[in-house]
Amino acid sequence: MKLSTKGRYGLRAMIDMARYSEEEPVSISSIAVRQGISEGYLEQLVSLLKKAGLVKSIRGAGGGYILARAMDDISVGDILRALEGSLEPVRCAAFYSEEGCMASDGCVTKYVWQKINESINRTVDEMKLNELVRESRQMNPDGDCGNHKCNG
Amino acid sequence: MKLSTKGRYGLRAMIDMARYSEEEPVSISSIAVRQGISEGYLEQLVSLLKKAGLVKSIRGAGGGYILARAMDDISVGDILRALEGSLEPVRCAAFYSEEGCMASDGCVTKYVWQKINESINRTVDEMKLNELVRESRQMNPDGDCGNHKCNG
DNA sequence: TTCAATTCCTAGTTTAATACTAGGAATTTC
DNA sequence: GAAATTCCTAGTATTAAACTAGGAATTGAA
Repeated sequence: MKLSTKGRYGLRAMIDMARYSEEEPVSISSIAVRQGISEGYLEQLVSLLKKAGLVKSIRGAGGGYILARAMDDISVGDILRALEGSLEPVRCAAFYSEEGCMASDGCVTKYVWQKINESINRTVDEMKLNELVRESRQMNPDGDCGNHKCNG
Repeated sequence: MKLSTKGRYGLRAMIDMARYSEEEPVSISSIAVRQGISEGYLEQLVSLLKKAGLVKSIRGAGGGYILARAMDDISVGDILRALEGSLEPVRCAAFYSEEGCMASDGCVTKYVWQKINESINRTVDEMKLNELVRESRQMNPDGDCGNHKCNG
């Protein structure tokens, strides 16, 4: 039940971007330095955020990324799902009919996965990016994680 | 954020055991057949359940496993945590001080992981094994999953 | 008392997913 | 036109998951 580095790094990148993109676009390399994340890898993560419509890119010198929507209109759930694909603990939670579980009425556990899925989504959807940015500014005026071995 | 087969198979095994161990101990091989799970692998999973004190074993011919406690005293959370170790999405959620995240006051995201963790645990702890067994008996009098490619 | 059925334990192997790295094309500013 | 950027894809390395294998210990029954 672990979140991959996609979700972990990606959320940090998003907070970073939210903090620094108000005046000018934020480049991948600057996020990578502040957050201690590999530049090439981060690029791929940010591209997922872009595909999901959470950030916009500006190409060329002086370019970078900015948020596509207001911070209070982007939830942690939006971000994590963009990065991780889906947060459901087991695939059949959502009754995908093309999967093996057509005989799903025989599968009691699907109710368990469904409830877990719902509770995770409820939790992450009610946390908005602006709250995290506010916390981040309070706790850490420098903007970086302070410790690059950090899992957050 | 996927649950591994440990959690998936293990929960099914536990439901199976609860259904069939009232009169006599249930052997690994019989669970393996009913649930379509590899016997050797299942053995390892059940050993985790035993270590966690959820089941008791009876060795020798005619032996097998029985529940260590009443069904309504065993939660899905007990079972999943026994199998998966912990359900927290990121390790630093619980503030492990030996981890890298000593500078955790710099890590905003830890609050996110903490909230997710709490919501998962709340959800799985309020589901008890007896409820699943009841469902299972209703839905599927045969006891097997009906479809062994099922993810549940 | 021996055999078969079981749990118990550990180490090895295979497979798949994750987490990158590499490199070049396209775009834009100065 | 050079530098700074995003964009895109393919390859690789590392790690974790999911088993497989095999033998020792225990017990019940023939």
